Amino acid sequence: MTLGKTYSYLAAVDIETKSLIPDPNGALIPHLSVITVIGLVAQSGDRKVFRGPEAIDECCEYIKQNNLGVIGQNFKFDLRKIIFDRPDLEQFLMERWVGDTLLQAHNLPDKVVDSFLAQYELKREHENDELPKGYTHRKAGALSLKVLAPYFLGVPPFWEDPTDHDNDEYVLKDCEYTLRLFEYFDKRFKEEFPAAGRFYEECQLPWTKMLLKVEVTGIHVDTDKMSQKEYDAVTDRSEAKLILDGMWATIQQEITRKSEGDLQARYEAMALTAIEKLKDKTKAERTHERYANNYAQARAKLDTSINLASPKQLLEVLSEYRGYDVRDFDGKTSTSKEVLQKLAQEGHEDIKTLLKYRSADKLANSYFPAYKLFLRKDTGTMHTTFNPSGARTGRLSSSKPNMQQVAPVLRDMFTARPGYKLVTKDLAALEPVLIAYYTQDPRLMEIVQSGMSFHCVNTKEVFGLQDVPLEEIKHRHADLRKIAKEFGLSVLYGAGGNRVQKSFLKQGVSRDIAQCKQYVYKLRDTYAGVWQFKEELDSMLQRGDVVYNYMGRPIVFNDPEEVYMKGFNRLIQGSGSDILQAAAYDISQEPGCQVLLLVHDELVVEVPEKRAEELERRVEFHMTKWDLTNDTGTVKLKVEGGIDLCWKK
DNA sequence: TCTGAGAGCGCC
DNA sequence: AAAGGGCGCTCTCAGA
Repeated sequence: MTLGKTYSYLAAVDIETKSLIPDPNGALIPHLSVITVIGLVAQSGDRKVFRGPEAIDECCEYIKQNNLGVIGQNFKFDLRKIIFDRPDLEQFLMERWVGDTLLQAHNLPDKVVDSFLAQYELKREHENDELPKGYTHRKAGALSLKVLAPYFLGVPPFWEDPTDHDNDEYVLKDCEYTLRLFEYFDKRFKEEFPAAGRFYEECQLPWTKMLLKVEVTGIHVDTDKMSQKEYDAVTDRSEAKLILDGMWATIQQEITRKSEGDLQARYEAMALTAIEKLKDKTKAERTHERYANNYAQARAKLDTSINLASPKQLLEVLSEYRGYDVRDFDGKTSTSKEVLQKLAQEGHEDIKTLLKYRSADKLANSYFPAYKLFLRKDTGTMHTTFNPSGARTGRLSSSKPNMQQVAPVLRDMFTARPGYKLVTKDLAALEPVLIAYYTQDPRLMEIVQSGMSFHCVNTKEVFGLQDVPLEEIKHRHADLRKIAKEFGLSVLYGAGGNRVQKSFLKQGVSRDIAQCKQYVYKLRDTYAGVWQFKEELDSMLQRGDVVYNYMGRPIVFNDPEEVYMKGFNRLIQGSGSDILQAAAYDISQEPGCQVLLLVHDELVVEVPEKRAEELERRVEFHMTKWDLTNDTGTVKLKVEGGIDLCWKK
C-alpha cells in the first residue's frame, strides 16, 4: 500500500451510532442518528476512545498531530456520518482516507467459503440464545468484519453486546481487527494478486470516495410534486379497490359465509370434545353456551375481507371463485404480473382493475413511505447509500432509498437546484457493444459498428425473414421483433429453449420446445464467435482462473457450477458498470460537474445552468472515451439523453 | 413475539 | 443435461 509518503503511519477508525428515532434503522441514516463513540487504533499501538460533543474534533486533532493515514471497514459509512455532523472536515478526512478493508475483501480473489459462513451462522444462533429476550446478534455477511477477521486472521468469533453499543472494548476490538486485516490483505495483494490490488487501489477506492461525495450531496426533491404524486397513487389505489370490491361483492359474501361456517364448526367441535370430557354431564348445557359465546367473540374479531396483498387468498379468489387459469409459464400457480396480464388480455375486467391496484399500491406502499423517511426536510434533498460491494458483478447497489429502481413516472420529482440543470445520459446498447468488443464476433462487430439494430437483425435471422429489409422489420413484424428482443441477449448469456418458449408465451404465442431450441441454436450460430468466446471463458473460470474485466476488476468463481450462467454475464455486466463508474469519477473531477446518481448505465449530473451545453459535452466525452479496439476493429460507445430541469427518462 | 424465506415487483 | 444476470423493498406466512 502506498502511503503516498505523506503520512507517518496508519490508524483504523470506527464510529458507533445510535438511532434518534424508534426505528433502530435510524442508526444507519446520518440525519436520524448520533455518534456515541469513536475508536482509533494506530500502527504505533496507540488505542484511543473519543466521546461526547468534542469527539470528532479530538479524533481529527490526534490524526493531525500524529500525521496519520486513516482506514476503516466500510469507512464510507463512518465518514458520511462524520461529514454530516461536521461538513468543514470533509476535505481533511477525504485526503486522510487511504484504505478500506471492505473494499479490499470485495476485490481479493480469495473469498470466504460458504461452509465457514454456515458454521459462523450456527455460532451466532447459539450466541443469540444467551442474550436477554428481545436482543439478537444481526446476521453477518461474508464481507462483514465479524466474518472477515475470524476467517482471515484466525481470531475467535466476536460479537458486540447488543444491549450496549457504546462500549470501549468493542469499538477498539473493531479497530484493531480492521488494522490487522488491512495489513493482511495488503500483503496478499502484493504477493499473490497484484492486478487485483491495483484495481482496489486505483479504481475501487477512488470511486468509493467519489460515491461518498455523491451521497453527501444528495439530489433535490420537488416536495410539492412528491405530495401530489403520492396523493394520486393513494387515490388511484382506493378507486381501484372500490371497483374491485364491487365486482367481487358476491365472492366476498361467500368467503365470509364460509369462514363463519368453518369457525362455527370449529367451536362446536371444541364444545363437543369439552362436553365429552365432562364428569358432571349436567353442565353440558352451560359448556355449550360458553363455547357459543366464545364463538361470538371470535366471530367479532374475524376479518374475512380479501387481502389483496396475500398471494394465497388472491389465488383462491382467482382460481376457485372466478375459475381462472392461474398457471404461469412454468406451469406453477401464481398471481404474478405475467399471469394477470394474460388474464387481462383475455378481457377480464376485474383483472385489469387488479393490475391497476397493484401498481398504485406499489407506489403508495413501497416508494413514498421510504422517500418521506429518507428525505432531509431541512434541505429538501434525498441521500441514497451506494454499496460498492453490493453486487457480485461489480455493479453498485443502492439503498435507503434505492435510487436505482425509481419508477419512470416518479423521476421528474427529482430536480436540479435553483440555477442548475441536470444532464441525464445513458450508454446506449452497452451490453451488445461490450460483447462485440470482447468476442470479436464478426457479425456482432458489424452490427454495433454500423449502428444496425441488434434486435431487428435477430428477428430476421431467427425467424428466417431474409427477404424483408432490415428497416422494415420493426413495422412489418413488430410482434416477432418483440419476442426476439425478449430473448436475444439472454441466449448469448446462456438462456435455453425454456426461456425462449416463455418469451413466446408472454406474447400469447405457443411454440413447442423443440422449435424453441432451434431458435436458440440459430442465434448461437449467427453469433458463433460469441458462443465460442463464452465457452473458452467458461472453461477458464471453471478451472478457477482469475479473469480481469475491462477496468481490471477481478472475476473468480469458487463454485464451477455457477460459471455457465454467471461467468460471461459477470464479465460484460461488470465491465459496463465499471466503465460507468470510471466515467463518473472523471466527471466528478471536472469543475462545475456534480454527479448526483449512477444507475448502472446511466448518469445524472448537475451542472450550472449557464454552462449546461458545454458541460453536457464533457459528460458525453467521459462516458464515451473508452477504447474498445480489438484485433478486428473498434466499436464506439454511444450516449443518449439530454439536459433538463428534472430527472427524465 | 420474532425471524427468515418466499412471492411479488420496481429498476438496469 | 440444462441453465440469462444483477439488485432492494414490502408484504405474508410458517416455524421457532
